[in-house]
Amino acid sequence: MRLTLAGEYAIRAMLFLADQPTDRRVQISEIAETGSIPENFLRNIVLKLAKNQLIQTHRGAGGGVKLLRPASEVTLLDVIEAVEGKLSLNHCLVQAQEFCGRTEWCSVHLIWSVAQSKMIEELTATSLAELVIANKQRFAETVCYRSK
Amino acid sequence: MRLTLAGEYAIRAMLFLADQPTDRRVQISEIAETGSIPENFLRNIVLKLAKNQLIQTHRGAGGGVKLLRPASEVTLLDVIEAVEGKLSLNHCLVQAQEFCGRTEWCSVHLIWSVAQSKMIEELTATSLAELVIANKQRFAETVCYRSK
DNA sequence: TTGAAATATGATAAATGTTGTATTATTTGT
DNA sequence: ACAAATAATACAACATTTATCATATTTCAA
Repeated sequence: MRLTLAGEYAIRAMLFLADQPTDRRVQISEIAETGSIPENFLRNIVLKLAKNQLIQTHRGAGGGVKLLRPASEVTLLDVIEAVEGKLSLNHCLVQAQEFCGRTEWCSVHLIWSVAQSKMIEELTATSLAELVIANKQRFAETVCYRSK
Repeated sequence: MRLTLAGEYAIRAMLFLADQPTDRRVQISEIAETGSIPENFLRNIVLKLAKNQLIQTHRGAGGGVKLLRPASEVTLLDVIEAVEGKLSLNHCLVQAQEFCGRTEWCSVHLIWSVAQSKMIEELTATSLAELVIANKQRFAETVCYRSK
């Protein structure tokens, strides 16, 4: 139960895009190099991000990608689910076969789904824009600390 | 990001054991049949549960397995982690390479780990014993509903 | 002490999923 | 028309999950 590498790459790419001047088109190769992401793999990921309305792509000379929505309106959950599919539990944990035609029904399932919503809540609480700022502050602090 | 089948099987098996009379030794084959779990696969899972101090195993004639601790003292997290290993995030999501020697440090990582602890909190809140009772009530209600 | 009943251990196979590459379109600006 | 960029797929390598099986080892009891 963990984030895939593809999910990590997607977040890295989106944060990079969130930190660019508005309307700048960035080439996938640039994102790949900056983020240490295998370029061909990133292309597949970018495709999913585009299909999920998270980025805009432009082909041809002068093309590239950029955020579709403002960074303040995109959450980690948006990014993760675009790449990994909806976070959800599929099977009932108690009964293998159906019961009254409802497979999604046992108490374990309930607990699991509560646990999951707590997680989702947290992944939705902060926007990419806020994360970019938070990171800059963190790294600034660190540089300051080191230079003492 | 989801529970493995092995994790589901483990929970099913533990709930079944939690619902048995104290000190009854149950054979793995019985658990497998009741829970619709491939028997040989379940044997591997049982091994992990035993190594993580969740069940007691007894070999030979009259052997079988039973809970080591009371069902009221075992949580879903105990079971899941016994089978799937510790729930934890390994990589920093923003920087591929290290920064100041601390890989576990970016804001995304922070959010992620908060999200995860919320989830863990929930998976720890209820014991197997409580789940068994909750399930019985649920199914009783359902039968009642259907017979109308 | 022998035999049958049960789990322990570990090897291995099959299926699936993740990660990555490559190839061939297709679109776009000049 | 050409070059530059993404789109769309197919595919390969690798890892993980999901099993299965064979061979110990332990245990009880006749």
